[in-house]
Amino acid sequence: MNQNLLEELNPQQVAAVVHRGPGLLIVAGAGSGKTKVLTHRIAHLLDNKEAWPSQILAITFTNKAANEMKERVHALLGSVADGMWIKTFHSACLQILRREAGLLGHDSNFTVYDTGDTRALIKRLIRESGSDIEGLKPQSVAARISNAKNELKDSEDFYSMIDSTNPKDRAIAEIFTRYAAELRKNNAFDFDDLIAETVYLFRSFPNIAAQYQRRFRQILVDEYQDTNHAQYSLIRELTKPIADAHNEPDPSTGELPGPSAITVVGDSDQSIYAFRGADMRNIAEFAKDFPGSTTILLEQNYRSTQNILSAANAVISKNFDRPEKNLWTDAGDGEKIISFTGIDEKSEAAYVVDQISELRQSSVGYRDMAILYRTNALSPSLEAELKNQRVPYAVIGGLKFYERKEIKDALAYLTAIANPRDDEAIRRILNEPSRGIGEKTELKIAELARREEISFRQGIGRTDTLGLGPKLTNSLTAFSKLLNDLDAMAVESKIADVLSAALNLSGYRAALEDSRDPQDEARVDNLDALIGQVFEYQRQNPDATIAEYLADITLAAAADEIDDDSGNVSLMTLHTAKGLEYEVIFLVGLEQGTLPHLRSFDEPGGVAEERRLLYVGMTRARDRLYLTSALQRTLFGSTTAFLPSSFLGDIPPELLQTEGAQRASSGFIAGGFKGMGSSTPSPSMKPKTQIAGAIREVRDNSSLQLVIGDRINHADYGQGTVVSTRGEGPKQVAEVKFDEGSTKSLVVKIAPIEKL
DNA sequence: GATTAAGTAGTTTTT
DNA sequence: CTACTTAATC
Repeated sequence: MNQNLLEELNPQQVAAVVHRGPGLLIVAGAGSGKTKVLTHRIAHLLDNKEAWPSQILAITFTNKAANEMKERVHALLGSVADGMWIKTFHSACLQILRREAGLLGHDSNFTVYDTGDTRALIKRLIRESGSDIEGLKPQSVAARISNAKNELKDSEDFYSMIDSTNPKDRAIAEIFTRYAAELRKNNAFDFDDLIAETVYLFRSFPNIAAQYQRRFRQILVDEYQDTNHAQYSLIRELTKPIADAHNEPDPSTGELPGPSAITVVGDSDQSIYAFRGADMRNIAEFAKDFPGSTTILLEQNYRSTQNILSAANAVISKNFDRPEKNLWTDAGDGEKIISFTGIDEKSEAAYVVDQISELRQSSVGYRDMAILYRTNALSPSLEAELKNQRVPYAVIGGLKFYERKEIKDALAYLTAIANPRDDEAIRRILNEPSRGIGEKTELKIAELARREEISFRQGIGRTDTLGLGPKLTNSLTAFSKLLNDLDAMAVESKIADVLSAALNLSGYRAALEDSRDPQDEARVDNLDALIGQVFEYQRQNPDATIAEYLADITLAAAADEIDDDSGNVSLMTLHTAKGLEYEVIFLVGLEQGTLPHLRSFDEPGGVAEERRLLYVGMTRARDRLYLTSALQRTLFGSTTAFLPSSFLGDIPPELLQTEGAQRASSGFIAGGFKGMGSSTPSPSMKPKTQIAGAIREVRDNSSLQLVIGDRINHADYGQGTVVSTRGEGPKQVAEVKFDEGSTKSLVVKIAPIEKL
């Protein structure tokens, strides 16, 4: 058994599996087999009886990664491995907090607020504090609070950090305080609390900390480069020497256990979560943080071809201040990387889907191809074209099922039952479906609850003291009774039945069914789908409580949705793609302002992070990599010209095969699409006719140069005046104010315009 | 208090 | 462009 675990591993991997000591940093380049090393290391520890499964804590960033790791350890050792904790940071903390909630003033059935819940609550607090006149936006306030929590700063710390002469900052601090109080009152934690409150718990209760320190002898952390300060602190707490007062000798050896061993795996080149507080210093300073630790480098890549790797290395090596790495492969050069430039997002999409269809013909499965983009806003044009050509696809992430209104409403019913202290949940469903209870009444109840120091839910039961008319009183009494009935039912019934009853007895389902809004029909279907999902969940987790179910779905990540056995092309953001790999990767939208994103330009280190993002995207590809861009793009209703991403220029030209509009400087129609048209005969005529259509619009404008004040005529927008120009020759872009009122940026060479 | 209409503002990445 | 807020009317 022992030998098997080390077979098929290279020397560095073997070293990483067998090394023993207080600390181990595995610097794992993209595709270097880090999951293999982690799983084999765990298996090796168990197999040698150096640790019991219950002594292992392995932390990943997504449930998908955790499940994969569990399965792979299971495949190596069988069910021996089942008692391990292989979880995400958030779910590990969730489980600890469920057990210890009482120490923090919470009940164990607390609610976990997702971003939407948090934003809704903060929005209310902004309104109530009158700070909306300060122009405070819920999102930005939520971000400030979240950043503070990720730094383990509470509202008091926040007060001392801000510029107290700045009224906006003072208002945010005020809201922070009230937000924290609301969470406590509602028996709720937000995402950031799960980590921060666990750290706080360990620091305040050394006996509790010691309990977990004694239990988890081996701690392993994946994607260590993406840990933020709170997560780092959590790891620190768990690996501290155990306080003598709370330590106990190990029953088998009779010795007092020392600090737990820590293993982290990461790659600073793949750090892409700075906006969430991730701090690369955690990995850079690991050796200093954990004295006596060892560093092992995994540099052999088993995923990609040499061309892909060379291109990715060329891109990432432009980042200064990074530890030099030398990722290599013996897989051979492989295909060249294809760089395609489309006229606009439609021709880009047509090209991508054309290629997908062609690859499918040469027996690449749809499931082995993925389209990656910087922002979710880039997916619609691709989806349209995929539909057009009948290519099955799945968008991962984006507007999530659980974020739909009807789903959030339905879950709010469950939340109200699971956690009666959660005022936010009750308020959400108070008038959903319509019960004639409006803002005024809600305020009255809230006021009563505050005065009497009771929950909103209890306030509803006290209609006698509210001085309302008979209609409202009846309405509230009925609502209160409904909640009580559901409470009673929840004791005995299955979650799906409780949910079903909530939707039926409340009239929520009926209201949607009676609605004449055609969208509501789909909403009813969604509710049925939800009930089905709950049913399935409970089949797999027979003992789960409502509160546990709710927390599980709030903590579900986008990547968790991926169904590997579906025959779908996957579409997702670069962030979601981290940790995944595909045979063919299409990386779209490689334009200045999209990748690197506009917003990164004025953030310190922003562009470097964008570069890492591209690096992550490129290294997802095993065999083929397409980098595509568009000369102009219609986003949010307006069309703008884009320059190609500056990152593209960092790839050595000999690794690239360039196709599309950009090559056309010598003659667009003659040469430009020839490669594409002839070398990729598409099974469907659709995209080609579309592109032909686009070409037909193109005038021979190669020699046309516009100056400010020129009058032009545009095929779509009519006559207009040039108000500014930038760039020269074939790359000239003119901003034109049309007589109809709109202003557009046009690439002169290809725009359907003529000079008047 | 509900429903509809008109207006406005915002648009990165996510556990 | 759309999602969301505000304003106006029933």
